[in-house]
Amino acid sequence: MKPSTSIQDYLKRIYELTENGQPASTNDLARELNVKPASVTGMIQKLAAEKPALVEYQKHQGVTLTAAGKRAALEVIRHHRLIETWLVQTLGYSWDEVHEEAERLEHVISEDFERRIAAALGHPLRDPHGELIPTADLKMPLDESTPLSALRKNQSGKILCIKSADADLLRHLNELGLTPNTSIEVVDYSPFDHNLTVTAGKRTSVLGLNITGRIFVEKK
Amino acid sequence: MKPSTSIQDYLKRIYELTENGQPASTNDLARELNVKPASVTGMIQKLAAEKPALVEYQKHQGVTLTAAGKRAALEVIRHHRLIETWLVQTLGYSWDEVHEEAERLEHVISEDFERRIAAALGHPLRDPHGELIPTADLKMPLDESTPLSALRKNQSGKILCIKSADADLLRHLNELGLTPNTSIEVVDYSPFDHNLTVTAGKRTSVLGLNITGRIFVEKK
DNA sequence: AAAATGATTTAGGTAAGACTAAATTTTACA
DNA sequence: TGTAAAATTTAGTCTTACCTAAATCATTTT
Repeated sequence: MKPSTSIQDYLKRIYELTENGQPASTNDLARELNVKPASVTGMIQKLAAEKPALVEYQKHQGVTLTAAGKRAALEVIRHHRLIETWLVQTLGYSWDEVHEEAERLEHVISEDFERRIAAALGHPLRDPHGELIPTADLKMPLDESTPLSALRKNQSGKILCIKSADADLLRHLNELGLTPNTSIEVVDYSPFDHNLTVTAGKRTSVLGLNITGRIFVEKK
Repeated sequence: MKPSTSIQDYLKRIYELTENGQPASTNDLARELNVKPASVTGMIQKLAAEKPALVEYQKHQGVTLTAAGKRAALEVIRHHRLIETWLVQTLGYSWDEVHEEAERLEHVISEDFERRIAAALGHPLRDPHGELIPTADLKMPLDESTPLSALRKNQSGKILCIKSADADLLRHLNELGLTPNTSIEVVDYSPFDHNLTVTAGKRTSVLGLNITGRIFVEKK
């Protein structure tokens, strides 16, 4: 049976937090889900007890997803990213505005609806932030992008993805012209603070690691 | 604060059941909401105790909506009907398929989303079933339609609205060519059983009261 | 008018999913 | 290595919205 909205949210966050290969901690999950750590422990124990289990869990060791949990998470993520893409393409939302709306819609659309928007959009590979969209058979495509922070003076690339859910930051980047699909060139690198000076379009900006670590590019 | 999904459902059903001017009974509400009568009593008492109260309620006398309750109900109904219209126009759903999807989406869309689809659709007056869409300031437009059951031999009209949530019935009518905006003529009337023989497009059908009472037309 | 029937309400219970406070485990560091 | 701090878990509550069973009210029939 279809997991509840709460469970879908837990699975999605666990997926995101474990993308680095490490189990997700109770604390980190609590912060991401805007919930107290004690509530996370309770829910995790429940998810581990489902059959089939949705998470792998050892007390005090953090959680990871089982195959079943991963499938459920990718389903939600696919919904989220398709919906964002669709809102931008058909309702004129800008890419920094769609997150909240998608966050609610992702839990209530049918599989039929998912198929229809995927088809209407031509089965897109990335959402408006540049995030990869899981395929219909729930595989996450390979990510061939590089963090902007890895580029040095005179290297250039095309922005593929902005990884952040911080609306203020996204709006700021939008104003700087740093949006997915924009070509970008590093004109200076400061080895002290790792700041990059980059030009995108006609604009030049100096960016710290907190930003260059969230922008992912295809190296030219 | 925004009412819960359950409360929105209760208010919507109370609105529908009181359109005839009569208070809604516990039993009828329970049937419409797929819930036991005891649960309805509990919820109604809660809604009457809210401040401001959302319903008017006297034990054993049924419920009606207060002004605040009516506003909340019309908000949900507006969402529902705009969403149905939008699914049909932009995703190729047919008018007999959209109800379930709208039933879930209506509770989670933002006011911004509502405004965007209303604008994208050109602020439509009726949804794909022909139901009137409450205006942005939450007034229900006047209904100038007549039930098909009131027409007699040689009278004709245009179908404005099909009032039913029964998917099988809707599909059946769709197959008979009895859809909103279709012109229709009564070629025979049986005074015994009130059956009407009507032609719509090239097709002729004999319809009982259970159907002619649910089809609303603009008399020519 | 009393009894039977049906509708409604009351009382008490359950499941989800959150919370607080207290107990425990792990980690860090002096 | 012992202790303090941080992270985590346990235990016990709360709210929402449903349920069943039993009691009460209203209506119809006799």
